[in-house]
Amino acid sequence: MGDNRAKTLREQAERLDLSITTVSRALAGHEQIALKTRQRVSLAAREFGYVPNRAARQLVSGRSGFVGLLMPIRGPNFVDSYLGEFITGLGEGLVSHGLDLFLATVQQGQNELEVLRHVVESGRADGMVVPRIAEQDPRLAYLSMQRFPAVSHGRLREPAAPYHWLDSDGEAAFGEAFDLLYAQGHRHFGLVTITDRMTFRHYREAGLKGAIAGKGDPSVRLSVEAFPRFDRLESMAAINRLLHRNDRPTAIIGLFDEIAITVLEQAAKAGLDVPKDLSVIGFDNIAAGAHAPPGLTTFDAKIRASAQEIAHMLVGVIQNQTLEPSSHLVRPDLILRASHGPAPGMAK
Amino acid sequence: MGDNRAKTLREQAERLDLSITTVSRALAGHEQIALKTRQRVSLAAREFGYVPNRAARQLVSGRSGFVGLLMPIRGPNFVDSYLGEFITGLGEGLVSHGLDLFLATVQQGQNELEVLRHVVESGRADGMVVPRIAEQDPRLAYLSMQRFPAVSHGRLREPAAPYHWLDSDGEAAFGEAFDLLYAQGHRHFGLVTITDRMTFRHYREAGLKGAIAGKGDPSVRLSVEAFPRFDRLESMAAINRLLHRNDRPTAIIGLFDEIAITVLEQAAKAGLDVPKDLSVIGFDNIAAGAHAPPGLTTFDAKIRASAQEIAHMLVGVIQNQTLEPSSHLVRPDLILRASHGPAPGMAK
DNA sequence: CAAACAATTTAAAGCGTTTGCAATTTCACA
DNA sequence: TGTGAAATTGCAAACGCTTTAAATTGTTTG
Repeated sequence: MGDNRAKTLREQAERLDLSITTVSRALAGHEQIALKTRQRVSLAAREFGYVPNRAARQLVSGRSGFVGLLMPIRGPNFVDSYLGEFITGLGEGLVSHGLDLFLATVQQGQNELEVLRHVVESGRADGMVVPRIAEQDPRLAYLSMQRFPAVSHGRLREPAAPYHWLDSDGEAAFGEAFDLLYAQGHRHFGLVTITDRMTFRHYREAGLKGAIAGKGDPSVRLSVEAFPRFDRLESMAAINRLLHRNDRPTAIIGLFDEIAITVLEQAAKAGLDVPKDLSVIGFDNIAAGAHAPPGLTTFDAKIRASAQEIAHMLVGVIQNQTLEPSSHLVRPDLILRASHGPAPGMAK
Repeated sequence: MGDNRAKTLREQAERLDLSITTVSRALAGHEQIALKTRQRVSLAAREFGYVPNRAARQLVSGRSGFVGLLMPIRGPNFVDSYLGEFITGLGEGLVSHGLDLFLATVQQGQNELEVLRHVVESGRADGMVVPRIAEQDPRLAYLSMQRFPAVSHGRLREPAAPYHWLDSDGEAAFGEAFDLLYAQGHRHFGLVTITDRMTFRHYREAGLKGAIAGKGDPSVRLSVEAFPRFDRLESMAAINRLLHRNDRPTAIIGLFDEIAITVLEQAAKAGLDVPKDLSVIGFDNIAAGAHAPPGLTTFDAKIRASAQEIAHMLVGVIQNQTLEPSSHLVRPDLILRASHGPAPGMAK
């Protein structure tokens, strides 16, 4: 391939002995350009390796061709286990629409909202994906005020304004976890959760508590321990408080898999046999859960597929602003492994 | 905040009773604008929430403010475990330079090189990060031919042209693994590797074979099994061929952790005790390795830190084209867990 | 055969910045 | 007060594309 590649529309137009306008329209597939011309132009584009300049196109059209993901903040040694899957799914979902994904990274100590504002106002993105929703989340408020296309992964409890979201149904999953364990004779449940006010925490807890209340069995008890997210030491402390009670729960549910796996480890350390002495259930289905003995029973949040769906939703919002606010509740799949079983003292 | 926000430079200039030029220069911090003016302008920018339009800036400057990551292709149900860490590190490294990361996703069945070409020629990125280098990698050849700023994660064996790269020193790590195991009495080694012609495979294998040759002990033997990457069934078959030989190796090294963890699982299934009957060592230090019993001894490839370094390298290349081709070999850290021990029949 | 119409193509005006060069203002000094 | 040089600011031309409105060509019809 020589260096006769066309860099600009003008060059390409001259080569074809057409006007810039015609070439532009032909490439965009406008009906008003004769079919023969359209074919000739796109053939030449391929031949000379002409690719339109994104910046110029964006400047006039106002569209960037990018969708932004506001990267969740994490600790210095902590990577959200779901990030890789989520990004992969988003990319897959967007690529077919000709959109690219870019990551708006929040610098240490910087305000997440500020980053969002910059992205929106600089026109860097046509839409945003906002993960990890907190109870009072100023990001969604800002986006809906700006009427900026956005879809959140996770939802608000009491949205001030309608918005687009997709969330996994933690409420249903935790209800299902209770039913499963209750049927196996468990009556004293432990829940290890976080103190952070994230809405996913609320829904999962509500699912568990709701199922308990719904059962109407007064012999059912729930012991809750919480710790600040990302604080590994505190998480182990919380777990051990639960494990070393005199009236230890026979089943412990972790708010997410990282917690549940730590429960497995601490239980093993305390000489407890899972699932004979203790049942453990998590949520997320991260890879490590399959390897942590005896194999963690958990819920698959279907992150990759959810991200693909989010991408499609967002494309819809971007392309047709009048769309009704839409929402998706994704029912997680129960992944049965070996960390749950009949309550101690129950016949199998 | 009212809606008096300035969208364009012109508005901002009118408000300040200055020319567009002056405001532009003041915001860019040009010395030629009086300090007092500069301060006044940037104060007003903050006050009125003025953020320059990226597209316009890019059009004239030729810079996009984006760095692209060519997303590694993966199977439909497989996500590179390193993706999350890598992206996090890149984002962290770039954000301080005011650059954003965007992901060039390769569509199913699409050519990776074609995507790269589009990105480069549409001006969407100022530089590229190229992970997962294969033996004959047309991507790097293309990039260096175009003199497009790029840094690869991984290196070529025989580069046709100089280029920038960062790689983990798999050669040293696998040599170290051999030394560790040899010192514990192991003489028959198994290596489970892939058939794909990736360069990281070459270096790791060379490290092991080189260490064996260097030792000059004729009693040392190496049995190698290989399978096509991403083929889980074949990987288990390869591992089991090794485990069920009459002369089973006393130590098996996995090309990366996914393999080594599968070795642990298959060994357990075969009734072998790790590390008493068999030592296993991996490479990567993925999260699951810590949980897979008895805890995988492996090497930490320091992905996140490496990605940060790659970001810095790339910024250097972008900002100063005359830089010498640079390279970084990152020495992985040996992570000692419980999957290795003295060879069977050796006194401890 | 001219007029009317449809089909096709084009000229030109931006989009919001940056920047080379020119114009204006300021200021020290004679 | 006048002068030139330094300091400061502004004009106007890109950057490469899309799009409105207008011009050109070709085709049909009275």
